Amino acid sequence: MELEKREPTIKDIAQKTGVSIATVSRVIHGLTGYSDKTRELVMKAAEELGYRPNAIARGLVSRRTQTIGVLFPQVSGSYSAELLHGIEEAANERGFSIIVCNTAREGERTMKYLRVLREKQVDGIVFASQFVLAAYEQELAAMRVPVMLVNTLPERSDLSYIKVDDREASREATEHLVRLGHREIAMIAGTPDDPVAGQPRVDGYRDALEAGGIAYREALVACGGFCLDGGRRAMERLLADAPSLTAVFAASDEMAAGALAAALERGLRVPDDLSIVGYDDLIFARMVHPPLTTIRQPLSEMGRLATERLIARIKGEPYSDGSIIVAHTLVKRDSAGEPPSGPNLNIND
Amino acid sequence: MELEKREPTIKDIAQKTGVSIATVSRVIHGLTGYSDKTRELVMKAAEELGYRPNAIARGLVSRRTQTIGVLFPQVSGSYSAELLHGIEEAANERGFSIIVCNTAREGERTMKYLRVLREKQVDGIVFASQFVLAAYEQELAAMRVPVMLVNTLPERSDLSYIKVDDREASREATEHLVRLGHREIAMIAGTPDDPVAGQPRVDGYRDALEAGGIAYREALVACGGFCLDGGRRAMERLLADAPSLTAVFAASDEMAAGALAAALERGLRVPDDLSIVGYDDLIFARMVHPPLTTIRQPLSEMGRLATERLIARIKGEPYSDGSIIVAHTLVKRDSAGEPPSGPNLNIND
DNA sequence: TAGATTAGGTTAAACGTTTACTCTCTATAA
DNA sequence: TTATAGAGAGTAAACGTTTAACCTAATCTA
Repeated sequence: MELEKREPTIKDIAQKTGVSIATVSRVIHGLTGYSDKTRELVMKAAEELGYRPNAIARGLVSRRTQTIGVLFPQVSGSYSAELLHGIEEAANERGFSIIVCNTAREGERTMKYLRVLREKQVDGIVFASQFVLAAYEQELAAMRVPVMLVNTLPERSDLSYIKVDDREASREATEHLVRLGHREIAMIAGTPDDPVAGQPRVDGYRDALEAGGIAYREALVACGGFCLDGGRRAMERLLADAPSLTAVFAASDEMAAGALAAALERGLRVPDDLSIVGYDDLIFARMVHPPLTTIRQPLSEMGRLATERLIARIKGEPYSDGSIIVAHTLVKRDSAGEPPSGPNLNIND
Repeated sequence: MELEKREPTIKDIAQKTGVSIATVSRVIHGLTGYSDKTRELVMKAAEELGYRPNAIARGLVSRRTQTIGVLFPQVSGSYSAELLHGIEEAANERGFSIIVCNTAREGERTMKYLRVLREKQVDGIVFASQFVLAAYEQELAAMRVPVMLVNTLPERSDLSYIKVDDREASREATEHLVRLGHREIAMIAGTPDDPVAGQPRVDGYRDALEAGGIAYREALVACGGFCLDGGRRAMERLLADAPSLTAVFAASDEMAAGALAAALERGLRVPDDLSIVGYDDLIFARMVHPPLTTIRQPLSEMGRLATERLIARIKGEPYSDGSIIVAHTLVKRDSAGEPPSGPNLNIND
């Protein structure tokens, strides 16, 4: 009935059973150095007192917290949610907890979080979808813990990463459109200054165009900032500037959904009048109508893989470092088809 | 060039400057009890050594970790992502970190996480969208930290919660359909055994029906398990069993999106042939076509509010406990309209 | 000028563990 | 019999902080 002030500690167990705290610690950890009788005694006392080890105290001496820090540029949204799902699962299976940080794409906030994670003595870091500036690298280096990058690259150092080949994936997406017979293919890029999800995807788009003998035209690439409304606005602008276009490749599903909405509102039929292909294959790619043809990156698996690798490195397991390029796939649904006039057959040279 | 083995501690600073560690600690915390000269000296040494306080050690003595645990039944998906967004932001602003746990709706896993959070000495808990069983309550009580429930209720105890009024919200959603003139209104429920997001929503649906003089028919409520494919299948079944229905209320946007896809595939026009209203107002409610009429719960704000309250309670601020019912709103978009034959005018008492 | 106060410190005890040493038995081997 | 090895413990130091208690000299007050 009397409510206790403190959580019970091994000291309390020691006192109650008359053994030393060292012995209590050993039985709790299943080490050697005690009789069956003492074990029984200690276990019983621990149970009765409702003892739970204090991970903070343990962490202080072991210098391990069984915790990893995860940084995202944005936490709402399916993209991060899917990544997080994989990360959380892999961590949990291995007895690690995750501290999640939303950097909101802000440098100052990112630095602040890195400092907090360092102070909290995390055992490792997963850094996702945000270019790793030299300043971050420096802070990361100071932490002396393993780091795993997901869908991003470091500015200078040689941090390990796991990502898809953005340029190649974009090339395939665009190539799909070219093969269907499209000649006027626009692109809705994210943020072109982004050195990892920006320029490379534009490059891939360009590669496919050129391979198909289609001239790359600056006017056909609009910028959507990786968000729904950005995609919508970009589509509207594109439609206004180049009414003859028959297809568009959006560098994210969210922008593709925006583009789709804009097209539908204009009374265009998709894919009959306009084909759209997206990028990411988030859950809602199957929810919109028509379902999006898109580039699938296995986000949840990537989060899982990154975390597995990270933890292997934390544990010092051999062969656990190095980067990985994971396979993407083009998933064909209903948002991309042949151009309105049927496949364009006059392939000039 | 030589790589240091250890992170510098206040001891190193003390040694380097010739003062005691107590003084170093005070300088770092901006307390009183030292001259300007020593302050300069200490600060300079700290800077040079690249000193960062060790939050684990600090936590051990202060018994505060500046960390809160967050439990979700599912981490992928927009619902959790939006909630998490608000939680993270509020926590961050107040100097707290969050450990996120995916309970996967499994009791054993939930218990395991509660134990881990207890061992890690979190200062508080946000428990979201999962009914709080007595076993959880017991574990939570043993932790002796503030707990905030989001969109859920406790089985027995008097934990504080923040949620919308599910029954009333469902009633309004259904009422909207009734007002539009629909008489044959089906419902896609989530998991009816769920005492918080299940039965109450069915009750609200029933309330609206009865208020409109429409008989509640068991056959018109199907179960979609709160997921996309569940919504799709439920819609298919409903369409097969009751082809004359003109509207459906789905207890989540995800199920509504599934229902929409199923309807569209059958060649039904939405809202001309079939009206759909959802629940949640997740981001993709605006992405699908037509955009969903739905019940909006301000998830991000709810997460924020819950966390603000929680932290106020952690700090022992007065008047910070108690539960909150937050306002929902019916947002009218394009997925619900008048029934095919025009508004049904023969309103029989 | 005695006494009190204050500025500017130091010492040492916590916080709850883990773990390297040490110690004392008892059983065994030579 | 005597080393000697192990089993079954206990002691104490460490982990990096915070903080209460104490100390000393200088300054102020009456």
